Amino acid sequence: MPELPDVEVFRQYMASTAFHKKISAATVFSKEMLESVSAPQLKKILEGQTLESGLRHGKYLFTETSNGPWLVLHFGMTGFLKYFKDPDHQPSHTRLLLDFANGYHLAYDCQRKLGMMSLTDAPGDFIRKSQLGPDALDPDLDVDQFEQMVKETTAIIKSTLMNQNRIAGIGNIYSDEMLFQAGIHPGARSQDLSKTEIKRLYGELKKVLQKAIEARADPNRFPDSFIIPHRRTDRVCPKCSGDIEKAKIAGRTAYFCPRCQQK
DNA sequence: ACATTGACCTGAGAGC
DNA sequence: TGCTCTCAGGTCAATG
Repeated sequence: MPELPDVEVFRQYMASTAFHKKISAATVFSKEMLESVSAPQLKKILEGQTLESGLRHGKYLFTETSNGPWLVLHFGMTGFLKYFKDPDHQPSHTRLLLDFANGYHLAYDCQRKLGMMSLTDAPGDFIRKSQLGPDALDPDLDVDQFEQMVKETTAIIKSTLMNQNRIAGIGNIYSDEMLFQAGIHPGARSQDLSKTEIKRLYGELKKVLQKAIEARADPNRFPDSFIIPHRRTDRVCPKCSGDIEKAKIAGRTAYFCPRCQQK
């Protein structure tokens, strides 16, 4: 699930539930998901402290502790956060659990363990080391920069959008959506796109991500014009009512409308 | 430089 | 009901 909009919703969720509350205990359930930090180290950093602020870059969530270091979370394909009181409500694949002095808990759940947990002194360092491109919603990422990025690669456009080293935050689902909105075939060569198409794609990229966040990244709340909710259900294009096609593109399952998105 | 494939994990849903 | 098979919204490494 977790692409940029989802992680942004997690950030907001964490801010409104778990910030400024004293952590009485921190438990790591899946040590193998830790990166460059041990369970005792992480525990030591977190316990007795509070979570003070959050920052998202691409699909990564950074949370500042009152101790100084930042907790880093990546959600893989199946990660999410849950704040709860009753221990019975703890999600079944909790990998990190924070107990707060107020009796509530925050769980980081990641069923398939494709995410990761880490610690960093500065998110900027982490972002640099991971070689992440600019966040897709960064206002500093302007249309000219985007155009240049698209033009300098021969890769397939869907692959370019999903490449975290170029732009951070876009995955399989949302790349499909912005390409659909822009009327561009997911298998088109980046280099072959016209200036007009690139500009349109840039506009839709921003719009799609923003609208998804407004809809709390919940497909049930997405505008009717979005293709995402049609991936599983009717497979009918919301624009032309034609059949939606499914194909392996850039190694992933892409859904698109062959009529609205011609090569 | 890029595409493709498989691996990492685990479970949901489809099909029988 | 229960079994097996396929697939899943992410990323990395190996290979061509």
